[in-house]
Amino acid sequence: MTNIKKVSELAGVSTATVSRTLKMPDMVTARTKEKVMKAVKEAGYRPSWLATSVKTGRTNTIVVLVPNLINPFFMRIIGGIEQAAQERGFTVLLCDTQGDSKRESDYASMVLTNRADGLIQLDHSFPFNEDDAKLAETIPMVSVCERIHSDKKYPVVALDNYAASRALAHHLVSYGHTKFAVIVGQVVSQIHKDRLYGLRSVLTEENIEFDEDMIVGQSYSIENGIEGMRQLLAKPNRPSAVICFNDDIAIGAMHEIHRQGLSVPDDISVVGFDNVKVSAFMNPPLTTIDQPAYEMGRRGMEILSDVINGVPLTRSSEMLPFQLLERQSSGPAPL
Amino acid sequence: MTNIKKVSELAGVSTATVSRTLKMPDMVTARTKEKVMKAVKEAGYRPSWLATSVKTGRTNTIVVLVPNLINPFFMRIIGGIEQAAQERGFTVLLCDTQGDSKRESDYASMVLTNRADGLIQLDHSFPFNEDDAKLAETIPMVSVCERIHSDKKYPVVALDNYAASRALAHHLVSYGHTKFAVIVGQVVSQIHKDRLYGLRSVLTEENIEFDEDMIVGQSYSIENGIEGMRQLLAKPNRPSAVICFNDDIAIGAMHEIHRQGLSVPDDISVVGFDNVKVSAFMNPPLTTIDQPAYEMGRRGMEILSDVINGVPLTRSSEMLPFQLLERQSSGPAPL
DNA sequence: AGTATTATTGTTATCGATTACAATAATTAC
DNA sequence: GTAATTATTGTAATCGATAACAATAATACT
Repeated sequence: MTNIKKVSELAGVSTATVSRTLKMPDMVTARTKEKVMKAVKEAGYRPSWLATSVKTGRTNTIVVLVPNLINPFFMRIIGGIEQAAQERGFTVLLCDTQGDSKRESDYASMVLTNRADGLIQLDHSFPFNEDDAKLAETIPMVSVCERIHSDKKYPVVALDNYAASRALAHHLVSYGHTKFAVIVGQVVSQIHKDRLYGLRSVLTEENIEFDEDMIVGQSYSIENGIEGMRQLLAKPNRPSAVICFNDDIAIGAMHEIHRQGLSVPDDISVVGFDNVKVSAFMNPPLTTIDQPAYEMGRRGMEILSDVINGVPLTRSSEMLPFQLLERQSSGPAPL
Repeated sequence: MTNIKKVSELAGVSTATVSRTLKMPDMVTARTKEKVMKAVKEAGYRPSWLATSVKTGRTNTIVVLVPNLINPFFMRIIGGIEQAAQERGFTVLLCDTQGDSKRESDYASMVLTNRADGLIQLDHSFPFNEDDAKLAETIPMVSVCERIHSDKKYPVVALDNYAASRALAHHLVSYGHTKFAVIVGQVVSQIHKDRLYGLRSVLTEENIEFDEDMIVGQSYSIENGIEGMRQLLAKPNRPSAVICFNDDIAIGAMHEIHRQGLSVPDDISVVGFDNVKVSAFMNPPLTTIDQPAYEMGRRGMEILSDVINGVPLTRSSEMLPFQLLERQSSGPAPL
């Protein structure tokens, strides 16, 4: 190991001088700087990040809790986080929680064990229990992506799922649809409630009846889209418009519709959420809600950085705008 | 901050005893254990990972260099890495390099600065220059995914791209195709050479002429697939079989074919590499090479763990088996 | 019971840096 | 040329743990 002591001996100076040469170069003479730099190069020395962090008490690392790394939508958010992190000198530690609450608290406690300075979660499942809640209060933490339920105390950057859901519903209603169905993802989440509530509110306003039986599904996956669609098509009264709670589900749903020899959108209109990359290149291209994922990630990291640095927050919750992308998977209701 | 000293005072023992209680519980009396645990709970104490790592010289962290986090294929590999890492008590630090060599060496040097114990790269672009090469020799490192060029000194887990490419070519030849085209991804890579060489070898054996003009493309993206297909379709002699060097490219290619009113596979057969999740749910489902991505990640991490722990390697390179998935995007050549 | 042995616990050096403070060297002021 | 001031450098404490070694307490043995 080449440590600072070896370098100091090589350069014939004290360790303090070596440290200063590297961290505050204009505090040393040109002559010593030269000597030290030569020794540094000769020894191939790099200061130990660990040692530095112990001393300074800052790791310049943040943890991101990701429910599912495979999901490209989360990856877009992470792209934004990474960008903002890089600009601020933070390293991002990505943690795939698989929705497992044990893993979540494990990873979250990295902040407590001086492994990271702060935490971003891409849903807000954490904290779950009393212990974690107490833990959570002392941690710099930001939630990105999910609108927050009343009592959470940390800042949130979110999409207005309620409004987005209403936009999709209006879009479909304007095409004359009256027989709606929904394929949902994870049920216990604010996203879920908001989107469902958004749809219901529009249908009520438009005096369209909604059959509770037409809500199926349980996870944000292609397979769930297939299975959900299979269930819907097995029902006596086939829906003409299916709202899927993310694009993966929609992709699965379309696949099943095609498999059964039906057409999108002639027989059934399908819409999704997220604007995943491939959604534009499906056959037909998918109508979906574009979430400003990258931007959400950016803002989340900016806010977390402020929290870590003790900058007071202006507001605790931000809603970013969405956009309805009308493509070819939705069209007029069949007669 | 609640440190070990505070806990030791609270429990009325020495710091050593506290440390031992937590790390080697059967070295202390039941009575002291009780005292210490009470104090730990009362103070909400967690040992600083930083301090522990400085002292022990191990971070139990490994860095993974990922060219592109959005690519779900890499994510599958990472899933395997994470699994094996978890089992061995390692934390995975994911680093998105964006193919940027500066970022690559920055991240790679995390191992030198005691930020991580080892490194896995999902391509083998690193090291690029003399400095990095010297650096690379001292680092526990494994390359996953790409067959390695002769002179690299670290272990590799790879797919046999040559054989896989031959399998695809044979598949298409058996359908009577003679007019081949290729849409490639990143050109400067062993993957690229192996796949192209595999295709050429089959065509030569089968006495099928191959027009060099029919090689287009430059990146592993949907957009590149679209643009590449556009170029191919603009040529006087339209190909009947298009081999795309990953599924994203294939998705883009199919999209462009459909957009121009042609049919897959009636007019043109399209095949890809990777077996990305959505590829099975395209319309039509994509014929592709299934790479054992998860397994590759697993093996890579296993090997790296051995290298870190000083276990001697049995061999320096492993090839994992692939599988040709015949789906509906490939079919008989048109007359 | 008195000694030998083993099991616990405490003291203190250490990991590799940073930094407050002390010491020395270089300027500046007179 | 000497004193006062400032710029550099060195010494040693520190961050929060761990672990070698020493000291003490508890058990075993004759």
